Amino acid sequence: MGRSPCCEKAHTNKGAWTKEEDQRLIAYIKAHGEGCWRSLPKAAGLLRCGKSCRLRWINYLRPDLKRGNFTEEEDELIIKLHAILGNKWSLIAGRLPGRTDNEIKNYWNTHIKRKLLGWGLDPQTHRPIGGSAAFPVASQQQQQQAECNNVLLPAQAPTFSCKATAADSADEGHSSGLVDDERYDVHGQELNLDLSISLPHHSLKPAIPTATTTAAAAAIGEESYMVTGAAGKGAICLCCQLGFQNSEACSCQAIQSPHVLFRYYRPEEEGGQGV
DNA sequence: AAGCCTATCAACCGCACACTC
DNA sequence: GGAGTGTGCGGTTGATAGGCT
Repeated sequence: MGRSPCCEKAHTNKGAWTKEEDQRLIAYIKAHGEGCWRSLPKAAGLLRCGKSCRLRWINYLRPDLKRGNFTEEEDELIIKLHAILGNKWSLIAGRLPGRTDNEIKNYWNTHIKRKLLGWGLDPQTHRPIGGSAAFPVASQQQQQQAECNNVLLPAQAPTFSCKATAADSADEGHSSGLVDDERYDVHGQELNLDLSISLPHHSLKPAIPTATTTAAAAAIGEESYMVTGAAGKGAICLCCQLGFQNSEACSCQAIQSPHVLFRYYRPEEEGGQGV
């Protein structure tokens, strides 16, 4: 006959939390730890639904939360992770210490979405809207900084790509539905729509894992990222760079593409090679 | 000053998944 | 294997603050 409701709605408060409720929740979790959300409200003397308590704690009361504005680095990381993971806010949040999925989701919807639209990119697929891109021009200083950090800026002929089959995509809703080798010409330069993030073609420095690349790789767990240098020479599996040379995900020899600096590799059981 | 509009973000809701019995 | 339960996730809503006319 269906499941019982998570709480007795008639006797629970809704809406904004009061200071007193916050204090009760904090005190209870400090004393007993997280978990058992269903029984927590009663035990803590709160007239709230367990889910509501959990949400309040995770999104607002947790001591390790980082409040305040998102930094440029966080912006970039969110965009990159979203290109890989889609609307998997909790996974994205897992790579941004001190940030919550709800916070990132809100930030995406209010800021980044608009930013991408301004760049002429579809926020869902990260593809150019209408087949032509209108990337903003990054300042020389921004570009230099980005090159130092191996971060892609829009003006840098993005090999900014989103190839994804339904099976490949982190979630089907995010699938761009592109076919293999579908590419876009942006400002006279080839835009590879593979689901990967890379440095521009002209940047021939050996790639060094940055916080962003590392996080992006870690974001997909066991699957490995490839980081290659100039024209495909010196391909380095990110696993190796991270010190996981012997892990199953390590696949250093597998990639030689001159167009890809680091890209998403699928585990062997899913069909093996890069996408 | 008042009314309207927009942006922001905390919170809610419904669903899905994992686990237990 | 199926039902029940707990928990987590993502989409959406609603309250509120701030800006504009």
